[in-house]
Amino acid sequence: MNKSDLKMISVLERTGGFASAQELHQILRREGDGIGLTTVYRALQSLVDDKIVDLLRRDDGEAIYRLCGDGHHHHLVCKGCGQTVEIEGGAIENWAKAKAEEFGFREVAHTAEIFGLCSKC
Amino acid sequence: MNKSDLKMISVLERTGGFASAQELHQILRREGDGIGLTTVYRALQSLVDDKIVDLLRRDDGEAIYRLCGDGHHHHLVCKGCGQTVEIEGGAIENWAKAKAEEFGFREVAHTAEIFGLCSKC
DNA sequence: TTGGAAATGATAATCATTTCCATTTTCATG
DNA sequence: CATGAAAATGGAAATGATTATCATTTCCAA
Repeated sequence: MNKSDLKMISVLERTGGFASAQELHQILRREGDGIGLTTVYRALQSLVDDKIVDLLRRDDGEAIYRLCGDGHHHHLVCKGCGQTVEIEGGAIENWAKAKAEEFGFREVAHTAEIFGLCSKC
Repeated sequence: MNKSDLKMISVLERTGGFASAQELHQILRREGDGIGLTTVYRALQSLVDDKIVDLLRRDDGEAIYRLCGDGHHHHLVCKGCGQTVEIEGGAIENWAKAKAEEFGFREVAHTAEIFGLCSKC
């Protein structure tokens, strides 16, 4: 956990929703921070490794990052403004477990995201 | 639906699981087909638009394609051999709908995939 | 047969992400 | 304070998937 990591956490806190590495870099630059793109990628990677931020993918494959609460959970993401809500899996956890068992799969993980327009957009 | 589209459907049928555009291109080349990478991308895009193939993303963001049955469904994907099983959403459909409603989201879509090791791997 | 539209594929362009590497910062220790 | 090694940094180049361009070829209806 070094200075750059903390800087990234700070931007992610301020932006709230998901943002790509390039966007986060631009925001910091706009604020007068001379941080390099390389360092942004490095810091984000390190935070993902430490499970402090979540990594997922936009439709076009670009990686987007978000500061993340503890534990396993899913997201409700607004296509308009990017704002996200963390939600508990609940039913989906059981669904994934049951299906995996049904087909004899082991060591399973799952992803589930809901996309839509929030009430403001 | 042109000749290239049909060719892509044919490879996808033979490979069974998910494959990237680059992999599909290599397979065709190996079989003596002189098809260009550009055409492979174009055909896949067109098939995705027509909802004949499914597009999802590997961990690294690379797009992978799979021939797909009708209607809305999810996948159980083997991390070992890439083999996939289409599964009905069931519980997850309701879960997504309920959560979206709870937070006032409209026009929602969702993704859900289960990854694991199949009985053979 | 033929004229134009659609399809094709090589090449170049784009764009996110990684790699390389030289420089700077940090910091414990003498 | 000096200093030297390790970690951090950032610019530039490399990489790799995907897309855009464009000249050429194939198709097909009239």
